[in-house]
Amino acid sequence: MEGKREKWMVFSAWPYVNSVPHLGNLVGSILSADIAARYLRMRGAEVVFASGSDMHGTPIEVEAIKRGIEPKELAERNHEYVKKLFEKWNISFDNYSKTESPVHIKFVQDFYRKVYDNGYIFDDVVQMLYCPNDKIFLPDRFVVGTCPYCGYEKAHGDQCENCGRLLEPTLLINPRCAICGATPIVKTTRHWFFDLPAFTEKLEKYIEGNKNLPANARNMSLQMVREGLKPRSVTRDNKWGIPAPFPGAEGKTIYVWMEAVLGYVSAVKEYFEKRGTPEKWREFWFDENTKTVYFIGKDNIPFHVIIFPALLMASEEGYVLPWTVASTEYLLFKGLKFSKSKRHGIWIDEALEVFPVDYWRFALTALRPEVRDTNFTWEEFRRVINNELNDAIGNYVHRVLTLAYRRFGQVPEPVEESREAAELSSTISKLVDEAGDAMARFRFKEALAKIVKLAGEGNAYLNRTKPWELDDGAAATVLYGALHLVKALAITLSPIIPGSAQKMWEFLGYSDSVERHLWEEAKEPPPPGQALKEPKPLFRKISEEDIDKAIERIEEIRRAKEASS
RNA sequence: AGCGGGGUGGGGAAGCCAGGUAUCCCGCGGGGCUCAUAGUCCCCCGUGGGGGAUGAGGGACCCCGAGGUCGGUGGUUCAAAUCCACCCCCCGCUACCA
Repeated sequence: MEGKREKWMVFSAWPYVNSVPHLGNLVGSILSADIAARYLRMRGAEVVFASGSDMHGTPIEVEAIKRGIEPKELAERNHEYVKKLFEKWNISFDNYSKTESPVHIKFVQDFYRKVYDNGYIFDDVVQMLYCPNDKIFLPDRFVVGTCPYCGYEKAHGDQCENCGRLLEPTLLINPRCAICGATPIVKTTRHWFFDLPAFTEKLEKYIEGNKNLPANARNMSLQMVREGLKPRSVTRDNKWGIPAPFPGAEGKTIYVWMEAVLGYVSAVKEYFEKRGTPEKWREFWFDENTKTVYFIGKDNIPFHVIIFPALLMASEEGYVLPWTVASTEYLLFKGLKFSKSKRHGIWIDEALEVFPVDYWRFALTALRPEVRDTNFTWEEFRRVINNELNDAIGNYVHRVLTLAYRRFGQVPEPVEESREAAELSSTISKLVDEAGDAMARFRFKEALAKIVKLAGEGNAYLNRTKPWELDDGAAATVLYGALHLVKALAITLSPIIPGSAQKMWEFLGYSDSVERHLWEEAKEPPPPGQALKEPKPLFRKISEEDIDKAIERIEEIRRAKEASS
């Protein structure tokens, strides 16, 4: 660690709280970010892990209108619900904020005033569709009509879901407002734009020079920059949002995308304010050595690699640009995309009603769509939990602890040289390094595979050495090595299944928190003489009936929800 | 259409960037072992758990084995799953939905 601690900011995309995230949303962004943050802390880095709820925008406004309540009330209610869920998922946010946070609102307004003063904002008049009945301007998505190409009657203004063609709302035959069905009219309005093209050269240099970006993100973004950037509108005519601070822009709000990304900064600022060191955020954001990683869906790579860096540049204040972005492919549910409207998939609140959080964290990591779309099925879930979590890891930990606890009651002192034990020790070091290396590259699935392999090595070691047949001295030596491996499992599993790792840690006789230890300590055996605690099985097998019950239970929850809303 | 990702034994994944041994998990066949969370029996609170007993052997664990022209065709090379070209499938993105 060469004297000075590394500084890291770990971010995940801000969930839009119009709905509860599903497992597909969680796996690539928030859960991945959490594992990264936990790992980096265990590497001794100084980490700030932040995210928050994205609360503004048309969908929430519309939903609130439908229910006859204020958008703020709906957004706050959803925010609280989602925030509690992340706590249940054991997400170790240093700060989980929201775009309605006063710190965020003030920051956004100050920020855009600065960008305006620097000359990167201009205004222009545009024509947009407007619903005279709901009295709001309609985003493309909120206009439906008949597709001019295929005749599909429920095509949206941006794209026809039936034939897949990209559309303009004005191309639709018989256009209607998606909210009330009235015929929209074309209306003139003034909007403020961010001069993105002004940053073409700087962006190209930044993207080309940033070798940490994944190849796909670099290529895609470079391509887009070279094809030519267009100005981005910053304002909207929505009521629900952050008031635009530009002269003459009274009544306009900042477009959600363009303000929510600034949450990455404001949430760190807010975090240090809460801790009573309100200036410390600058040490992170204005230090070019701070590393930042953004866990996002692959669909918004351009936003994080082009628009967000350009905004930071436009402030001319020296913010550290993204060090890397990390995205995954999609998690499919039974072969199809998760779909809110079709209720196809599993949502993060339902999941915890049917199985413990660590089962989910483990299975989602094991099935993480690292290089290609991955299919989630209940059969796979059951297989992963039974074979890997329970049989390989859980059973190993339990058999070692039981053997050692019954015979010695403490971590035994090794009394003789043992070739087997020495080999095990070097195997542990090797796999701990390999798992750490994969973690550092944010390849968590790969890291987990190494850890499962570690447990397999432990099981093989016990089968070879048969400590139950040995006298006390020889058994002590063998079990000492086996307990070392349990310690290594507790440490390396801590970022993935923190709760269960902590239990392993306590069975080993430790009374502090495993996550406060360093990754490297996995290579050191536990201290001889430390009293062990009586072990209890950590996991249970899942039967086919358990799965059937879980599916039924989820159905029940959905029926209850629908009935109440 | 353009761009990006992918097509590897029955299923699921790694390897490809830095060519030379095709690896892992499930499933399948055979074997070893009996320390531990299957099973069976009994008891307790209750409908999901808690405690106890049992086992020459079933689950777990470990070992061995069967199974693949690595999407197709052509090229480069002493050598290609890996590099190049073309083609065929699948998925995603294409910036005012968040």
